[in-house]
Amino acid sequence: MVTIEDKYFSIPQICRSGQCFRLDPVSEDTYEMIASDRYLRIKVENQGPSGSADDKAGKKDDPVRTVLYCSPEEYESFWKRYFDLDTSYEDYLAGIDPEDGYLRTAARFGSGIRILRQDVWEMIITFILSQQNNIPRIKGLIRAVSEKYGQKMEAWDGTLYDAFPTPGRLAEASEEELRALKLGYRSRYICGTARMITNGEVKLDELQNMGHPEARTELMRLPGIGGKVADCICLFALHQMDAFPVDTHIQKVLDARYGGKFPFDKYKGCAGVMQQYIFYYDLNRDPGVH
DNA sequence: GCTCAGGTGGTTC
DNA sequence: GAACCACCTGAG
Repeated sequence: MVTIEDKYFSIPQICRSGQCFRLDPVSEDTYEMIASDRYLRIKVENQGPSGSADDKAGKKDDPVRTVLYCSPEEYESFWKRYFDLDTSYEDYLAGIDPEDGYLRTAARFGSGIRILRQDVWEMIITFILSQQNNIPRIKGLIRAVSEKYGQKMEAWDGTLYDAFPTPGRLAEASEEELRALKLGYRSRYICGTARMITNGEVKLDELQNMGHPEARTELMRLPGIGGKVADCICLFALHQMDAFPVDTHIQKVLDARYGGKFPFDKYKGCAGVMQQYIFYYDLNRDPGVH
């Protein structure tokens, strides 16, 4: 077990930030997460009031405490980096334009969010499935695909779960099989993408060494991946903090608050975090308050 | 029935 | 290069 006390690390907020779809509450204060072929149970204590699932639960002055049910070795070698716990998010908040009241409020509201370092392949499939879809349904589709094509796994505590399918396994699936899982027209994209990756037309490990514009262009060679999905993969898997995915929610805010365009010049190297603060605030704050 | 949900790709002008 | 439209599905 590893205990983390950090004001700027909130699992409930990350859960609702829309960057990962295999992190779910299993009880009042416990979450479970599947990342590629790993499983992690998480307990949250003293979650601060702002933006948490239950505002009454946390006392404001208590430190936010998160318990990860893994060995210190696994934490050091994997989860620490995965949750980006080496980075100071306080610095990101401090870098926000003092004149920008909206962004400051949004950032305070979602200050426990971190940009995870998720698996590239998993994010490619996940965000192809995300198009014209809502979050509960995206989660259902990922669960169905993992159940059918992923390795059956057992966690240290006996919990059974399905690993995310490998490219090779998904490349063997037919479009008809995927349609049967209700993936719809995205089935063709998944087949094509899985094949281009297994036959080496697009090399996942080379993406890691590319800059943002280059990686974005390379990802867009895959069927079903346009600019928005490519930016999601760049941000949530490759940790390219200049990626700023613009979806319908973000566009709405940009139109209402920024004359249609985000001030990227002020946020070099952290625009992606700002995107997450805006997205989370727009979706989770009390609606009707402007 | 109709619209909408975290879009992409193809066609058209 | 902007403006259409088809595309699966399920919920409200």
